[in-house]
Amino acid sequence: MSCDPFHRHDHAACHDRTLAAVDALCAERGLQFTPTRREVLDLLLRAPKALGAYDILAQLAGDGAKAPPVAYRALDFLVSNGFAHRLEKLNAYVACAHPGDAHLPAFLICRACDRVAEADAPRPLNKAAREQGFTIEGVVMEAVGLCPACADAAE
Amino acid sequence: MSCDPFHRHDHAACHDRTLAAVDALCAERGLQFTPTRREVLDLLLRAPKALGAYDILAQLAGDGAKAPPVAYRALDFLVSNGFAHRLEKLNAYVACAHPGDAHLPAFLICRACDRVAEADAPRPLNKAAREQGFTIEGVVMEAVGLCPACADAAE
DNA sequence: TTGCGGTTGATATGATATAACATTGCGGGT
DNA sequence: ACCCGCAATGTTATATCATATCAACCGCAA
Repeated sequence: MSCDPFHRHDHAACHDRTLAAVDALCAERGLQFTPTRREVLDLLLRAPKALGAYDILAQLAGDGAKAPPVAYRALDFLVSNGFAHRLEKLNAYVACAHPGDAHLPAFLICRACDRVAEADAPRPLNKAAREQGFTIEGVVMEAVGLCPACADAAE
Repeated sequence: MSCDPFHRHDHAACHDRTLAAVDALCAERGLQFTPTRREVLDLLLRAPKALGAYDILAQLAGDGAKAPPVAYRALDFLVSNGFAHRLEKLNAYVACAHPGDAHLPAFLICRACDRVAEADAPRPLNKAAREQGFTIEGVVMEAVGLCPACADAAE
């Protein structure tokens, strides 16, 4: 079901399934899944790793050079609707592995191959926040390390 | 013991205690706690919120204008020795609340007043990482929300 | 003295992100 | 058909964050 970039799998299927899911969600919610937005999500899904806004911009250039806001606006749309996530540690973006599912995203980032896996995680800060009277609205959880393949290669 | 920026406390004591602790740790470890490095930590400790590298640079300017690498080098020293932390979500830095203690830092960031508290957190990604064969080397955990005072004010 | 490692100073540039404003295209009301 | 409003897009300029590079300095030990 879920896409695990650290292991071999039929990624074309993940790509197609996710795009179809986002198509359906946008139709359902009355969101405009415009060509630029679709193309950006497509690029994120095809890339083996997280893409920076300017990487995306460069790949959109087939249609002629675009200015930075083009990429940032499409990314804002995708992120704010839960179709993509921003990685704060990398200043980069990945397609969401479970669009439509409510989830608290967490990420495993391989520092060697730059691949990123989206993981399920508990809500570890709830206790600390409660003790301090802090109201949590959003959480960033990103682990950096080595994926299985790169750890093997490093031995 | 610990410094809680969301509540009234004698922060001058936190400031002095932390600087003294870092002095001692540097002596013990043979690290050069030079005037610039000390001044940057001092600024971080005095500030009510996280400071960007250029904020620090501007405040160092008493000694005459400095170039960006001056701030980044001092911050690298402080962060890599555990005397300060970088907040990925803000591209900014805070003094460590427990220098010398081994700890996995997590942060509560108030989006209204920009104050930041350092919290203790469990290691929520260990299970997910183990399942994927991923080796964790470092973790970013940052929660954004409202501190008690700002939540009260917002009602 | 000489050389070495670590720190600092300074210039330039690279990388990421947003402000501000003009323009287009589309649906609804008249 | 016309106008209007709204969302999306295009474009220029600029703000913000970060690093590469090389020169100068300083304490220290061979």
